[in-house]
Amino acid sequence: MALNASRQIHIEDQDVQDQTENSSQGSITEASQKITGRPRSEKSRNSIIDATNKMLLHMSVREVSIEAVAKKAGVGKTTIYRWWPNKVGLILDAVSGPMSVLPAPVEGVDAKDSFVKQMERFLRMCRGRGGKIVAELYAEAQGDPTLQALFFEKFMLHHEEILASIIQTGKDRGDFRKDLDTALTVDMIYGSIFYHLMSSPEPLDQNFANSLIMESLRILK
Amino acid sequence: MALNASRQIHIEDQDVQDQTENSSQGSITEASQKITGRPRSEKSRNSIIDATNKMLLHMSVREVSIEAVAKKAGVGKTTIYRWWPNKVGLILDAVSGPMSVLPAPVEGVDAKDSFVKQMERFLRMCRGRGGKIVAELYAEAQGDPTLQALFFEKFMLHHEEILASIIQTGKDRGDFRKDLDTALTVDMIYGSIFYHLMSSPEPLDQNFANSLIMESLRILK
Amino acid sequence: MALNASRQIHIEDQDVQDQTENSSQGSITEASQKITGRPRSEKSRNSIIDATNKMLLHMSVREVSIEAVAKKAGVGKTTIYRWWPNKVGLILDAVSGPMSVLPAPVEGVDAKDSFVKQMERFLRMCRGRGGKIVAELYAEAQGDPTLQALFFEKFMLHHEEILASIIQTGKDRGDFRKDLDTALTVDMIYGSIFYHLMSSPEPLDQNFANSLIMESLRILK
Amino acid sequence: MALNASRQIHIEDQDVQDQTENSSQGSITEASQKITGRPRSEKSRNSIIDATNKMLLHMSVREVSIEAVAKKAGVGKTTIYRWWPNKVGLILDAVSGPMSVLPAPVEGVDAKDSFVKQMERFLRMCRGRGGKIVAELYAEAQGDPTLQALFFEKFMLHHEEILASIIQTGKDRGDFRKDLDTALTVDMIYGSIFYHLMSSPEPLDQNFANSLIMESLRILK
DNA sequence: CTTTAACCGAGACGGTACGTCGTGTCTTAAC
DNA sequence: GTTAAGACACGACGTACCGTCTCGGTTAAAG
Repeated sequence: MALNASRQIHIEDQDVQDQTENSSQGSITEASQKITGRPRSEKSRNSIIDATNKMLLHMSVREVSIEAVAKKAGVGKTTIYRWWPNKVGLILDAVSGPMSVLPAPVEGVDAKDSFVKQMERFLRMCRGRGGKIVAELYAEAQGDPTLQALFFEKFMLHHEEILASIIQTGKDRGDFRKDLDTALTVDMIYGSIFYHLMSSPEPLDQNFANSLIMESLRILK
Repeated sequence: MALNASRQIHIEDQDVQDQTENSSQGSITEASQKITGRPRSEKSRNSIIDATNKMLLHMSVREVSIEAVAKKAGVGKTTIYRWWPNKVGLILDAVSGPMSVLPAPVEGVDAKDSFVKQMERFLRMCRGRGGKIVAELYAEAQGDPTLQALFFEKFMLHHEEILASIIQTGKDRGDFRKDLDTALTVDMIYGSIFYHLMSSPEPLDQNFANSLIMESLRILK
Repeated sequence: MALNASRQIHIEDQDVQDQTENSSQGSITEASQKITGRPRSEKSRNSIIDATNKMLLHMSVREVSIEAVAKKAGVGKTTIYRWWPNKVGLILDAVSGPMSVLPAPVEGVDAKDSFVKQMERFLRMCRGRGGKIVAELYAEAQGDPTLQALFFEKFMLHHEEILASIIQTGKDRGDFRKDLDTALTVDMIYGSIFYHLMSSPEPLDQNFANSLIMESLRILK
Repeated sequence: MALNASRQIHIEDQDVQDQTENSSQGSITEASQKITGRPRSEKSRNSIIDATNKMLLHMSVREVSIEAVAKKAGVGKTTIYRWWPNKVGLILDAVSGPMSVLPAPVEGVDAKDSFVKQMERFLRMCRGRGGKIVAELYAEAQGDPTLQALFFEKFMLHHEEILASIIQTGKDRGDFRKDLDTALTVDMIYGSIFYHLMSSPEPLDQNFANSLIMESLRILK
C-alpha cells in the first residue's frame, strides 16, 4: 500500500475547504468559525463544477484550462482561484462527485466475495472516460507533492483501506494466505490498473478487468 | 503486460531519428539516402543532453523547459526542435543514456535467480532521483498517445519482454506456477513500482524493493 | 481662466454629499428630510479620510486603491462607495481638509500686495508632497469629465476667482495694465505651476516660486 | 521652462529604442552592434502603431489597453511588450508620427513673426482630438518619473527649445523685453495651453488660441 | 575552388494560459 | 438603514513557454 507517512502531510493546510462528506460547503470544521460577509454562491460553485465536468467529456485534463472553465461557467477567474488552488484541485473536486469516490465498505458473504465486489466496483468506475480522467489527473498531480497527496486522499485512500481490510479479514478467517503482504498486494492490484490505464490510449477493457480479478484470487488463496 | 496493438503505432512517424542502438547518429534508415550539407553537430547534441540531465538533477520534468535547456546549452531552440519532437522526447533521450535502459537479458542459474536479478536491476534504476524522473516522464507523456507509446517503447518494452520471458521459462521448467497469467503478472509488478513512485514524493526505499521481490516470488511459486 | 460653461455641469449630480461648507456632515439639504435608521458613522468617515491621507504620504495617487484604504481604515468597501463616487472623489475630499483649499480672499494694502499674498498662499500649498498630490489628482481626473469638473470645483475655482478679482481690482485702480486679459493671465499663472509640477518628479522649489511671482508682477505692470 | 536636471535622466536606459529621427529602427547608435537573430518585423510594428492610432480616434488614452491593441493589430502581446515598456510608451510613439512632433525651427522675418508662427504650429497640433490625446498622455505619464521624462523628451523638449531660442533672439535684437525670464515665459505659455486642455472636456477653441497669441505678444514686448 | 544544401546561434513572431489586482456591485448578519 | 466583511463578474495586467519563422554565418561533400 503506497500510503506512507510522507504522504499524509496535512491536506487541510490547503485552502481547499474540507469536503469529505461531498457536501459543497464542507463540515463545520471549527464550530466557532465566525461567519461574516457575503456567503459563497452555491450557484457559482455548481456552474463551475458542471462546466468542468462537461469539458472533461470531450477533452483531456491537460487541455482543460481555468480560463475556459470560467468562461463556460459564466464566472470570474478569481472566483475559481478563491476556492481551488489550481486546475487539478478543481477537477479533483469536479469528478469526485460523479464518480462517487468514497463509498461504504462492500458487504459480501465471505472475504472472497467481498473482494470481488470491491474490485468490480472500482473497475466499473475506471471503465470508459472515467478511468482515463482519473489516470490523467494522477499524472497531472505529479510534480506537486501537495496535489499528489490530495489525489491520493480523494481517490485512493478509501479504496485502499477497504481492500486492505477485506484482505486482512480474509487472512484472519483463513480464506486467504497468511503470509500475504497486505499493503503490497493492494499496491500491486491498484498499480496494475493505473499502469494499464496510463500505458494505452484505449480505455480499460472488460477483458483486463476479468483477468485481473481472476489472477488476484489465485494470488490471494 | 500493458503492451497492446494500439500502443505499437509507428514510433518512427516521429521526426526523431532512429536511436535504438543508442548511437547518436543512428540513421542510415535508408542506406541510399544521399547526404549533403553540414553534418549534425555532435558538440551541440552533447551539450543539449548534458544541460537537460543537469537540470533534471534539481528540478522536476514539469519545470524543465525547452527554452531553458537551449539557453543553458548555448544552443538555438531550432536545433532542439530539429532533432526532438518536444520536451518529453528530449528528456527520454537524455535520461536513457545514464539509465542504460535497454539492457541485455539477465543470466541466472535458474528462473528464480534470473527473476531476482532482473528485478534488482530495475529497482536499482528506480532508486533516488532516477525513479522520480521516470515516473514524472511517464506522467508527462499522458495526454499524447504518441508520447505514451514512445515512453513505453524506450523505457518499458524491453524490461517487460525480459521479465515475461523469464516468467515463461520458469513456467515451462516447472519453477513457477503453470496457471500464471504472464502478461498480467508483469503488469502487476511494474505497476506496483510506478504506483509507489507516483504516490509519494519520497524516492523508492530499499524496504519496498525487498518486499516486492519477496512477495513476487511467493506469487510466482 | 479655464472655467467655462462645459465645466460647470452639475457637480451635485454626483452622489457626493454637499460639503461646500467643509463640514463633514453637511447635509440637511432639506431640513424636513425625515431621517431614520442608523446614522452615518462619523468614526468610519474619519478613519477613511485618515487612512487615505496616510497612504498619500508614501505613495502616489495612482498607487492608492479603494481596497487598500478600506482595509487600512478597517471599513467595508461599501461604506466608501456609499459616500464617495470613486478614488478621485475620495482623495479630493481627503486632501481638501489638510490643504484648506477654500480660503477667504486675501487682504492686502493694494492690488500688488494682495496678488503677492495670494500667490504665496497657493505656492506654499503646492510645496512638498502636497503639490505632487494635487498634480497627480488633476492628472487622474482626466478622462472623466465629471471628475475634471469636480477637481476644478474643489481645488481651482475659488483660487481662480480670488486671483481674477485681485487682477480686476488692480486694473480698475490703475495698478495693473488696462489691456490685460484677466482670464488668460490667471490661466498662465496657474498653468505654469501645474506644468512645472507635472513635468518633473521633484517638488516645487522656492526658486521657481520666487521667479514666478516676480515675473508675474512684471507682466501685470 | 520646466526642463531641469532631474528630468534629463537617461532616457536611453529605457528599452525603447532611439527613435529621434522618427525612423522605425532608430539610428545605428553603436555601429558595432552585432546583429543576430530574426530581425524585427516592420509589418508588426506598423500594424501595432496603426491599431493604436485608430483606437485613439474613438476612445481615451485610459480606455486603450495593450490587450486590445494586440488583438486589433493581429499581434501577440509579447511583441508589444518586447518593444515598448507599457501603454504610455506605446502611445507616445504612435502619436509622435502623425503629430510630427519634432519640427525644424520656424523661420520668420523677425522675432515676433517667428514667435507667432511657432505658436500657431503648436496650437494647430493641439486642436481637435490631438490636443486631448496629448493632454491625456501627459496625465497618464504622471506617477512614473520615467514616463514623465519620456513624454517631455518626445513632446515638449524641442518645442520648448525652439520657443526659448526665439524669445532669446528677440531679446538680443531688442524686439522683446530685456528683463524677461525666458524659461518662465515658456512655462507660462505651454502651461496655460495644458491647463486649458486638461480643465475642460472640450477641445481647444480658436478663440483661446488667438487670445493666447495676442496676450503673449503684449507680455513679450 | 566553387557551389549547394543542411546545419547552427540567435532571437522575433503569433499564440495561449497563467495567476494577480483592482473595480464597482451584491448579499449576508450584526448593530 | 447603516455597517464590516467579503464574495461576485469583469477586465486588464505583465510573464512564461510553446512551436514556428527568419536572419547571417558555418561546414563539408559534390561538382
